[in-house]
Amino acid sequence: MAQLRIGELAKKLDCTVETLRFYEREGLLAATGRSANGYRFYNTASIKQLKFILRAKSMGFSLDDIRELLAIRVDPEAKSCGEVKGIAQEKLAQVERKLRELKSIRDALSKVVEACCGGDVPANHCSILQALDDELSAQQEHHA
Amino acid sequence: MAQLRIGELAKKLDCTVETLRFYEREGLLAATGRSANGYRFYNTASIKQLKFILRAKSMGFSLDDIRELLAIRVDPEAKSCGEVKGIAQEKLAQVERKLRELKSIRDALSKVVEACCGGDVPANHCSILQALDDELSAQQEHHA
DNA sequence: CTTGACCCTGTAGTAACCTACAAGCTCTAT
DNA sequence: ATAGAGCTTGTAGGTTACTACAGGGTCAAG
Repeated sequence: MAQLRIGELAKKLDCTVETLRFYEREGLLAATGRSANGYRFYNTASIKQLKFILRAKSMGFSLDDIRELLAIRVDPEAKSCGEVKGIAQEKLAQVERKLRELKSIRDALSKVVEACCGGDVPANHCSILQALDDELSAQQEHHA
Repeated sequence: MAQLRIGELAKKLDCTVETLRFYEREGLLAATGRSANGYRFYNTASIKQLKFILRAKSMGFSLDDIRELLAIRVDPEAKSCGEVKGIAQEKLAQVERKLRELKSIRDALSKVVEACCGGDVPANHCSILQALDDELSAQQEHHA
C-alpha cells in the first residue's frame, strides 16, 4: 500500500491522472520513481506531498504559492517562520479583498433581484434592465 | 458630442480601445457606423449600451450573461420579466456560492495565520506548514 | 512635408489550471 | 491469443476577458 501507481493515487486523493502528470511537469510533485515497465510509482512521502498540495489549493493558494511553500517545506531550516507567515498573510489579504468585492456585487445584485416583479409579463419595463441602463442604479440612495 | 470615436469613448467610459474592438468581435457592442475614413463612431445609443455592459460586468455578470441580457434589452417584448429575473437570480446564487467558499477559505487561512509565531526562526516546526501537512488541519475540533 | 497621435486589420499571447487527444506499450483475465 | 484497462509521451485545446503586437492608413499642427 506504500507504493501506488498513478491511477491509484488519483483515485485515493480524488484527482485525475492528467492532473498528476501536469503537477509533475510543473515541478510540484515528482513521482517517487519508475518501475521496470516505466510506470510512475508514489510512496508515502509523495502521497503526503500531494495531500499538502491539495490542502494548500483548498485554502486558496495558487500553484505558484504552493511551489514556494513546497520549497520551504523541503528545506525548512533555510527559511524562517516569518517568511511562511508572510505568504499566508498576503494570501489572506487577497482573499479578503475578493470577499469584499463579492459582497458588494451580491448586495447590488440582490437589490435588483428583489425589485423585479419576475412575472410572466414582457420585459419592457423590467426593473433589472432599467437598473443596468440607469445612470443612478448603483447608488440610488444618493439621489433619493 | 453625440458622435465619439473609439478612443474618445474609451476615455469617457474608462476602458481601452482594444476592449471596445474586442466587444465588437464578441458581438456585444457594434459601432454605430464608420466614417468615410473607416474610423468607428458611436452615438448615444451605443454609449448607453456600453454603459449597460460595464454596469452588468461590475455586478458580476459574465460576457455570456451580458450577451443574453442585451438580446432581451434589444427586444424586451419577446421576453418576460421572469426570464430576466431568472438570469439575475442564477447569477446571485453563483455569487453566494463563491462567497461561502471564500469565507471558509478565509476562516481556515486566518486560523493558520494566527497560530504561526511568524518569528525569525527556522520554519522547521512552522505551524502553517504543519497545518498543511497535517491530517487534522481542516477540522481540528473534530478530534480535539 | 514631416511628425505624432490616432485609427485600421489580423494574429498571437497572457494567466491559471487543467483537459483531451493520438499513438503506442504493458499487464491481467479469459 | 486477444480484449480491455491502465500506463507512456508529446502536443494541442479550452476557459475568461482581455492585451499586445505588426504593419499600415489618416489627420491636424508646425
